[in-house]
Amino acid sequence: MKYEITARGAEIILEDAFDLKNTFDCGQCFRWTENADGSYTGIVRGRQASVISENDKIIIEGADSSDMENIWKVYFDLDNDYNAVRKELAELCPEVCCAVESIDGIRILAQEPWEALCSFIISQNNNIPRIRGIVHRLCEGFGEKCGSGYSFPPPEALADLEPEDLSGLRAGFRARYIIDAARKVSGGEVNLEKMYSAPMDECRKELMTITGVGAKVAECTLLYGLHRLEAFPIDVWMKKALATLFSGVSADSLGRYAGIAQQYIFHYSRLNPKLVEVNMKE
DNA sequence: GCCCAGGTATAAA
DNA sequence: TTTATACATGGG
Repeated sequence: MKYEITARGAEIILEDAFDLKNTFDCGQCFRWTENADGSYTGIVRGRQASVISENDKIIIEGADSSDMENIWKVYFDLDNDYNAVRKELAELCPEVCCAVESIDGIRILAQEPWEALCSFIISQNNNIPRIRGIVHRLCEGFGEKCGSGYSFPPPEALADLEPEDLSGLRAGFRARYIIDAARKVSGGEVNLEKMYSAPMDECRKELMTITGVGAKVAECTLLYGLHRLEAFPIDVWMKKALATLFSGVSADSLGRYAGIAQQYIFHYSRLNPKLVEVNMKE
């Protein structure tokens, strides 16, 4: 991946595909919002940016080379060749070809571990628009002012609160889960940093000591927050997809990029609900 | 009003 | 160990 710094910001020249809409709206993140001109604005690691796609370039407005090296190169997984990944997946597991080939340019974002954990705790038994609303109110209420928005509040900012203090979020029964997670992470009982490299089963087990974190949230945290691309979250949509369009497909059959395949399967099944509903009558 | 949402805790079988 | 139900809230 190459990029150059211009008056507008960082202009990225990619060999592989990067579709902003599919990447930001595929259900992996909840804090990027689309602007009228088709650009997206978000806040990562306390830095706000707007991103727009023009011709064969992705432009991160206002970013300098230090931002690129410290934040965006990692966050957008720019040095991973997604065309090669998708080719590998299609060869390894032909059943997923339709999903991997018909959806363009989803990249798995390397979100902050705590933000991913917290976001997917909120996601349980919830719908995406409402998840976005709760996360937004969490940042507004407890994060730091950052550009035109707010940064994601660190666990330390929540650890001393009580669930009732989060009533303004309207997160319902998840409020106490958020507080428990904040306490365990800020207190070191759950060490997210080590999970970049620790054995997956050890990470799963440790994450699930948090009240409100089950197999699904643990897997999402590992995939989206720790960028463990072999993680394989299974939610209601994935269950439907695996039971119909992709029967026989599993994390094992997808190998080291199971998480990327999963995102394509997930988005594909949501974009084609009627395809999935066929045979779901039972 | 009704059904359901990127699930999990809890109790019961 | 597996299965059933409640859970807070609000989008569609």
